[in-house]
Amino acid sequence: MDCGKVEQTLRLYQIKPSYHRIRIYQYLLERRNHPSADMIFQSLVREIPSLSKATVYNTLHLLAGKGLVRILGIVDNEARFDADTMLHGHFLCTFCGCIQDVHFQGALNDLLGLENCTIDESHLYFKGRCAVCRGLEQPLEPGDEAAGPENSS
Amino acid sequence: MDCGKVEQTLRLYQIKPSYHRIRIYQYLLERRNHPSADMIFQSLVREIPSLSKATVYNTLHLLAGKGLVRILGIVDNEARFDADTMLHGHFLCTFCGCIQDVHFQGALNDLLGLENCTIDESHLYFKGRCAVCRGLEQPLEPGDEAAGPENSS
DNA sequence: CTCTAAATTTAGAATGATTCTAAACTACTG
DNA sequence: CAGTAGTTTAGAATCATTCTAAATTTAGAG
Repeated sequence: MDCGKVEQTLRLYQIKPSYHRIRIYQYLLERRNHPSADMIFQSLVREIPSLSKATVYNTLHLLAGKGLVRILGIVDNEARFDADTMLHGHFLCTFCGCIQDVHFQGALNDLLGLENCTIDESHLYFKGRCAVCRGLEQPLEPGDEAAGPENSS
Repeated sequence: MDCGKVEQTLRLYQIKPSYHRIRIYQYLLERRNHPSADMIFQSLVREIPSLSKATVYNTLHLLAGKGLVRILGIVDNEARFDADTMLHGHFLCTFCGCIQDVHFQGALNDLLGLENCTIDESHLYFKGRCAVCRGLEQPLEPGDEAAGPENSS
């Protein structure tokens, strides 16, 4: 991903493109692995030793506030971040922890109970066992691995 | 809600109906306000002074594990609990913090990406501003109030 | 009714993601 | 070069949740 292009996008969204912001947003754009703040920090701090975790949080919230990043609440104890802001859902494998994009067709009609509400965000989450954990597929994208199993039942 | 009926349901789901478990599940059944663990604790500890917060967590996870309760990940920093296990979504008002049930018709077809996965749970969340906060409805159900605003922008 | 083992509950400590704070640093402006 | 606003930093603080080991309660056997 071209660094200049990332910079341009940030500017377009009224975000001053500091070095750290570029690197963090670039990480999200290149590795579409729905990382946690800590995963981003651990990966970038190797190249930017002075990087602070607070900067990662600050930047992620800034990006989210401007609509460049979506915050996923699919994992229990930590937020995950996604630079893909197009409408789509997510699947969490509760065995290996991987998160996959879910695209769908069709629509939900007549959302009963929301007649007079404004909707700013929608989230669609699925949880279960992924194809690899079921032994039906070979692991393909090494960037999408998770730290470890969360569920051993 | 009849206490004996609650007891029966617990037994049906292979949960030994101790006093605390009955009270906690009864709370969830009566007050359909999607409470946090702390809200349940604060409410019940007034009548059961010896109640421990660990018991609330233990019981909620037990109920969730048996399928009697759903854990909602709609709020950022805390889990919410719902005794209604029928398929439905939820709406969070980011201004007053209230959570409303969302029922819908229609279906999502062709969940691309999940072809070889098993799905154990699905969650549909919306966030926005509720009818009351928009001034279009009068507050109706006092049991569904939240602690305070989470968003003042 | 008493004893015993298992299950349940408890208080408080520990954990860990996130937020806060105040200071240090950087980049522009004049 | 000084001033100001914006950015970054380390480390402390917060807070929901989990863990731990002990205390208590329950159920069943004798």
